[in-house]
Amino acid sequence: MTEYNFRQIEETILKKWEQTDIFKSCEDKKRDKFYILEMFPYPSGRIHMGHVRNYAIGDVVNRYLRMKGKNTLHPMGWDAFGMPAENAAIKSGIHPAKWTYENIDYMKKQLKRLGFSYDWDREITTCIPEYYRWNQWIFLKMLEKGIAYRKSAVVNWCPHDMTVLANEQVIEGRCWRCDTPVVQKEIPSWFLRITDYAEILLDDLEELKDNWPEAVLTMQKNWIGKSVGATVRFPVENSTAVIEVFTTRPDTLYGVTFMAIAPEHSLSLELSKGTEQETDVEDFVQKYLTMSTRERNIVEEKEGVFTGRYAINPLTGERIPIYIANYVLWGYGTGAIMAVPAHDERDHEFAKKYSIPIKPVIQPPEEWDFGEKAYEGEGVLINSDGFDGLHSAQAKEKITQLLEEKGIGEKTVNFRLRDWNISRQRYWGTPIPVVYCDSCGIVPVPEEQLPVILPENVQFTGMGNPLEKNEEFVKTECPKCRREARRETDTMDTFVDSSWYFLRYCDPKNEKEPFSTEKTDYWMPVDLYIGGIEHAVLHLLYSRFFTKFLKEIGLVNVKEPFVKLLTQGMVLKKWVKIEKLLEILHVSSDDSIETLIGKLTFYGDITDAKVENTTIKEFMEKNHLTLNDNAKLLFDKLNIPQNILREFEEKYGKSDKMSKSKHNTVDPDEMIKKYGADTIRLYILFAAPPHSSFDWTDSGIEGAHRFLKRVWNFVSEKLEEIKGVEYSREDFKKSA
RNA sequence: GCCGAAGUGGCGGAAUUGGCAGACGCGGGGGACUCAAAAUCCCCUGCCCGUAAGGGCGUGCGGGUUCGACUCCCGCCUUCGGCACCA
Repeated sequence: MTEYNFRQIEETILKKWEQTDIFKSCEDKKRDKFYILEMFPYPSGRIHMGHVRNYAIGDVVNRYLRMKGKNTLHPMGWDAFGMPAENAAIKSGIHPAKWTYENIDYMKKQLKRLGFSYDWDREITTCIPEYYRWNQWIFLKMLEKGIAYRKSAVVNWCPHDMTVLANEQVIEGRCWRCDTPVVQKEIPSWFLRITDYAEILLDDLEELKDNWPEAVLTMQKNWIGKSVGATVRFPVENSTAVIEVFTTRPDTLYGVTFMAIAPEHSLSLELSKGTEQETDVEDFVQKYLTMSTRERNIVEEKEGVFTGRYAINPLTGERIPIYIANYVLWGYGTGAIMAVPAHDERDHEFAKKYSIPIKPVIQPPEEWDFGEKAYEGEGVLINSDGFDGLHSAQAKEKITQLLEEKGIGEKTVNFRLRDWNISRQRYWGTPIPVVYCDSCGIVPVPEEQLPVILPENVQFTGMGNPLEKNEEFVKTECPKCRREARRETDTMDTFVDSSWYFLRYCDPKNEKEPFSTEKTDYWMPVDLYIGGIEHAVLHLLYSRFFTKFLKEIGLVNVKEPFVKLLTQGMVLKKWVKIEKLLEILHVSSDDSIETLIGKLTFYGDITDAKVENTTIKEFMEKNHLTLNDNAKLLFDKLNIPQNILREFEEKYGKSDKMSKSKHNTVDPDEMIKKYGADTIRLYILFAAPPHSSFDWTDSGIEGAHRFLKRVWNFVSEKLEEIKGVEYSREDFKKSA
């Protein structure tokens, strides 16, 4: 019997796999293909347990199908552009490229050591010109087809750092880096017209129904947010102005008792000019325009101001007061609403606050107090002239028809989905391949001049976009008139990179086109796509959009990229706050360290512990610890063995996603050293079904390790007996 | 508020189609080996009553369908996740 020496076993077999190129795959028309893909990682530094789980799941499926004779494609790559690399450059002066490539090297070694069955010959790195040139190529195709366009857009802007901030980088209305109050600024940006595809992106979800998780389908549906209704135009009294609104309830048009427009609406200041309300309106609008998006989200109370002006209900001729209200969104519909307090809870709340009449036009099925709340359901119409007695469904149609006949409105479908702003005022991304020329305007870089290479020699000051200050890059020649021109310095959102990488894997070394259609015809669609639920909307929606566009221009022949989607659960780990630990031990932070250590002697050998003559509180202050920190940190400082904490964690701990800030991570490298890759993979696959999350426990991984040892011992014991015994696949099937 | 997912032993979780509930692992108990310990191996381990044979109860709660329900239907409760003034 030999000992289970996982290190030797694993290293020997890894070498063998490497030498024999065992996981290499190529097209073979005679065999059934299966494309299995896991979402590629951002090279953040090291592999974490979430990655290990994601890839272990994909790996086991790939191996199983290969053994069954399928011709599988199982590639891996790097989502290598992005902000962390640039932030590292600003903070510690390391070039983003160096930082990124070093991380890739390290993480690739980790993945190989874990023994995942990838065809590394197909490796993709999105930050190399050989990849991103095709981002630029696709962008040019989109520009040609009118799918890419440039317009002014409102963004979060830090006036100190002179840069655009993502919503996540705005902390309580201030810049995350320099604490300067963030302002809304309008700057020209590049957009992709994903809204052109809203309807088809929604409709084709139907096709994915059986193979995608319900949760993801719903999130996409909500994100696209289709609603069917009508546009209605309300003329403003004594004016040529018209307020256009969108409503899903044209059946309540007779119940409109006021109108409300968003503070950003072009009419908001204009309407009140010359009325007594002028200054009130100015103050109100000013207040809301200077508020950050975040601050505005915090305001819960409905608030508004009367403009002093009236609109005319185009069906009834009634005079309707016009308000400016904080609950009307500028980004949805027309930024103006017809308000029906009797049948909309929000309008009801506002009407009550400002004593606006409430006029019921739908008969509720039961006794109803309209002073108390709105009836939002459908029903039979009342107080609606010729439409009385009709049910909402019919009334919607009839009233919309009347609006169309009179030319004061029409049936409208509205989507929540916005066009995709891909402009980033950042260095570490794909340069947008256009040139600005004083005489020719916006000029696309000709295809044969691609790629527009991201220059290496730039300064990272954290102020503005480093590309803008690189004269060599900016100054160029207009492709049309040959006169001096300036290059676009915006780079692309990194979601562009990941919107088509699964196609590039089919043909990763192609130098003439993004990929050959012949190859994607063989491999696409991806049969099984595995990744985290956090990509439920953006990445998966963008990939679907890109696939549809590329199909339209004849590059691929599938309309959906991913047949089956598996969203794997998270790897959690229980942890105990210092506060909780003290509570369990019945120790107060005013007690001495000695008392704490005394209590802990019941839980194991702590003879090496560091005893200090202070209170727990003082000790914690000295070591910059708070009651909310992980008790693990306190144990480290006191030199108490970690395994003593285990009992507290497993019994009293709170499960949370592994994260550095909570110090509840488990490092895959350490686990490999201690137990080997097979143990980790077995444990992860065994602990829970792939879609549900699970708590990582030390005892669990030890159990998995013992199991492997037992298997090894059993086989090595019987090895002598089975030596020389011949068997065939058929025998094996029979005995099974 | 709306949408989605899930509730099974002391714990993580099995039971893919309505057919032996609790696989496997952790923990616990007992034993073997050992001077002893660790490691390893074997047996037991849902709860209650009973010395035992045996019996009763059990998949969040309350109903229903069925020869048969963790699984299907109706109504509730709880937890977690997503979206959130979308007119």
